[in-house]
Amino acid sequence: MLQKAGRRGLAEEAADRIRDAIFRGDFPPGAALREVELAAQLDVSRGSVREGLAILEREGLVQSAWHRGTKVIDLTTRDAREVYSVRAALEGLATRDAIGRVDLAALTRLVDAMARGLTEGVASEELLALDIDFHDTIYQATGNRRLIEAWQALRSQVYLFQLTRIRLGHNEYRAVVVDEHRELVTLLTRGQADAVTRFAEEHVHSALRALAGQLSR
Amino acid sequence: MLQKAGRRGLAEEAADRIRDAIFRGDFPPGAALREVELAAQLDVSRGSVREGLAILEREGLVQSAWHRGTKVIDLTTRDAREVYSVRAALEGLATRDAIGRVDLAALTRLVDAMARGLTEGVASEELLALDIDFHDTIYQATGNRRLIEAWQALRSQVYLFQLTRIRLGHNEYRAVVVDEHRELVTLLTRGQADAVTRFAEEHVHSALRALAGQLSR
DNA sequence: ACATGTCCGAATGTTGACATTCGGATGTCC
DNA sequence: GGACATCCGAATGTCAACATTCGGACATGT
Repeated sequence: MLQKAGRRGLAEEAADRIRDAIFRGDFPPGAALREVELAAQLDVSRGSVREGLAILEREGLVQSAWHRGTKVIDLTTRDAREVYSVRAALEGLATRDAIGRVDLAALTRLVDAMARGLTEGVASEELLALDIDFHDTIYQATGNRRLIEAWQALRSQVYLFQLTRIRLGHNEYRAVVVDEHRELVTLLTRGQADAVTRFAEEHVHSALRALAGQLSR
Repeated sequence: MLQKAGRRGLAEEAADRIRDAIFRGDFPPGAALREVELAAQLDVSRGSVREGLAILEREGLVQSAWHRGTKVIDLTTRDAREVYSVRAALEGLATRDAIGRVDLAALTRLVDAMARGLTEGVASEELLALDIDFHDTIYQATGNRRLIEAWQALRSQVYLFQLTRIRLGHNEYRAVVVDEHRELVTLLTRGQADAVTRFAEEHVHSALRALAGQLSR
């Protein structure tokens, strides 16, 4: 079973580059993303950049206003609460629907990779990538396109929040990643819908609590 | 307290026109939306139409593929299940968060208007508009921008599904609209979080069940 | 009949030039 | 000094021409 290749246009390419630049810290939260500037750097026309920025806006990574340009989103605690409360609702639905469909072996592999990385002392950024992969796998398993799209509209924001959480130096993320995801796999294996749903929601809420104290405002 | 005026560009204008045309039935599900054709009819450039279609894609009303154009979405039962299961999760969250914040008087006015319309025999389309207004009010009351955006990504699709449900002639929609929304207001007034959440979810699921039997495939 | 190869028209993707809008700097009046 | 009007540069919004891609029609060979 092959994954569809799907050729991409310049707009998606541009979106990828700009997204990476934001994650890399080149454009900190609140920074302006000027179309001409980006077009020159990426060597594409402004139109393509414009469409790329529209894609990032769908992901909630940037916001734009009429004749006022596009900026990287801010990271207030209010934004965090918004993102994580919606995410909790989605995560509960996704995890429940994934029962019996998700590839448990793949999830186990990801958790094992986390555990290995943890003892070997890899950067938290890499653990975070595995973390996101883990949840992607669950969403994909549901086969619900709308659910996946709703998750994608939050995904980049979650990533950005967790990145700052990591970069602010709090290492307590490393303490819980493995255990919580391992527990999720166990519950998914047992297949008790209510317990899985509740734990998935709690998993998200606890991440918010850990984050909330560290943000401005 | 005034609503911000917010000048709009041609893209949003175009999106509005096209959306209306779809709801009006000018472009039935599956129909192709050709950029040149629309640009000529709306008397704007293709670029603006393109952006307008991108907005509609965010709302899930249309789908586009690379070099293959944009089409109105299909209405399979699978799509209905997807939309309504995500909606149920959002609706549960929104209704719970709206407790104590939502303008109960406004909701009551809307339900009364439905009841009046029902006895006076207005078209189901108008009841549907009030129905959507009702839920918009709840989402707005939460003040959660991400939640509102997630709802907007489903809103037009819900509208389209309900429209076809109405147009296929089943009048059982009229039988339950008023009662279910009246009950929602009652529960919101009491403010019991769990009961409200459960009922809001059930409200959505029952709409799906009523719809499911009437769609192709 | 079936599969494969090749054209060609139609539609979308991309681009650079032109028009419009914003918001701060400056100037003016009271 | 503060409120208001007026400019101006920088950035975005809009447009129409050019480039690329798709997928069906037709042809060809098996």
